[in-house]
Amino acid sequence: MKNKKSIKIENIHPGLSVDCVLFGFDNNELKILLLKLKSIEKWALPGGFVEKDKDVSEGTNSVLKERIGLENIFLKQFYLFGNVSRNENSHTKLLIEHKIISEDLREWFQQRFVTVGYYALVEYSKVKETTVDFISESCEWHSINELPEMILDHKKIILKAHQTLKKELNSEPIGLNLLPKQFTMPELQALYETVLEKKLDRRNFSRKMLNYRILIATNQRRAGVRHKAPKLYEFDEIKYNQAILDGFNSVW
Amino acid sequence: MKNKKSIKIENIHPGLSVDCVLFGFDNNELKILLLKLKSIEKWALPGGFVEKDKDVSEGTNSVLKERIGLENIFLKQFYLFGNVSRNENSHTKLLIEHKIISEDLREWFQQRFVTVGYYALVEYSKVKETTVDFISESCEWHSINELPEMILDHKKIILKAHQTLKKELNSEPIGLNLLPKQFTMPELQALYETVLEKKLDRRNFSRKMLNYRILIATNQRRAGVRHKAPKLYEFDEIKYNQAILDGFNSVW
DNA sequence: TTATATTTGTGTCATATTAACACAATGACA
DNA sequence: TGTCATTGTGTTAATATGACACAAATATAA
Repeated sequence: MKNKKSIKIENIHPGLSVDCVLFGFDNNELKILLLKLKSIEKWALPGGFVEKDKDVSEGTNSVLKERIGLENIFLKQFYLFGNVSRNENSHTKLLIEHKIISEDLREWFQQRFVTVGYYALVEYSKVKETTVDFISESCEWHSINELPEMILDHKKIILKAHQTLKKELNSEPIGLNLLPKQFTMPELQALYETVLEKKLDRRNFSRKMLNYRILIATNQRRAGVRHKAPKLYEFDEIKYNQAILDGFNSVW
Repeated sequence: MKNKKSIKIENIHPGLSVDCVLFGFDNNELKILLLKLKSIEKWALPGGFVEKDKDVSEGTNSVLKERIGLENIFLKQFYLFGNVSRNENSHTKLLIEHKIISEDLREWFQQRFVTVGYYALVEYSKVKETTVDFISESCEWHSINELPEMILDHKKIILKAHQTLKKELNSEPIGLNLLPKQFTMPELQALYETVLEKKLDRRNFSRKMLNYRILIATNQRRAGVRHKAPKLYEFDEIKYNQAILDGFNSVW
């Protein structure tokens, strides 16, 4: 476990937090990294505060580095959650009762917060171990389809992140960042189907994907399956990024 | 001129502002409402602060209502500008020197701010008069192609708003909110060309638009032009909104 | 009154894309 | 050697797109 940093209130931007929806793709499911809180039977998104002399995006990068030990993760801001109603102090009260945070921080924790939502994409298998923060007792992946009870508006934040992912599937390098270096066409399709929450025709999907010219077919196959071994592909990163700039399928 | 409200610091969310890129469409140009500051030869986006007990979006609505006297304007949050480098106090210093804000507010104004960018769409002709805020001396429309010198990162904010508009042309009711109730096909095309910053083929544009089935052809024509009078159309709002939900041209 | 200049409305055609299908090939395992 | 699930590839009809051409309308000039 890492050293716990104590919060130095005077260096923190007031009333502002960041929350990070970290997506991984495993077992044909979208998974999200969540923290189990110490004082209550609820889970939370990994999040944190922003130092006064740091960019907001840096704050989010720090959160990711602390939780999963990885840097240079794909990260994108998607929304500022700024409704008054999202603030609710029952959790803070419990934290103080359980002496997880000290009484003199009560006022600071109970101020009204707005939070910046970021989504992050990581190759699931690269996350070897996770670490908790000072108010949490465990940190685990959860399927987006089976989310546990969550604090505040965190479920809403996840929903919005998923909607954003859907919208940006053709304008951000989502496949590139969620899949391992090599993958099969069915795996790529499964990712698309999971993000889009709908079934796609296998044959049309393959043709369309190949027509984008962003895939490199290796001459290897995924062995060990009890049926025809599928080809392994890699992304052509240069062409992928160019396609994103040009718009995969620009309407106009 | 409206009554100037004085800022009550204790009721304001600290370190948080909103800035609003209000788009209008006039003379085949995208125009943006800007404020000329009192103390320096620079312009600024209409903006403001968020009261502690108000949603962030309410803060932005208030800004719009105060500047143009209109409510229920289409409004969409598009980005939180949270870099440290965007903060710069030379302007605050001038405001204090010119006694536009009082010395005791110096510290509050010089704290590090993050700002939430909203874009708003309004039918240009509905804006009859504009009003300034307490640090500004005039409030005028400017073509997005001929922006004056602006404070802080406001030019960057406008650029990002325009990029967002481009992206969302097929997923937000942009035509509906920028054009008057009745408009001609060439006017609609001009709007698209302005937002997209590229020329479109007149005949293909018309066909494609009509195929969306979101237009109602009236049996009137725009008279007084020195050539063939173009048909007037209206949007079918129900179908327009449905098309947005379904995705005009969903790729997958 | 007629001609002119300009812009609108509509159509064509070749090509590309999409949706909905069918069937042969592969490879672990029984 | 046969079975079974899955992969790889192909066909076809319908639809959409991009690049064009030409006739109709209308204020203004001649």
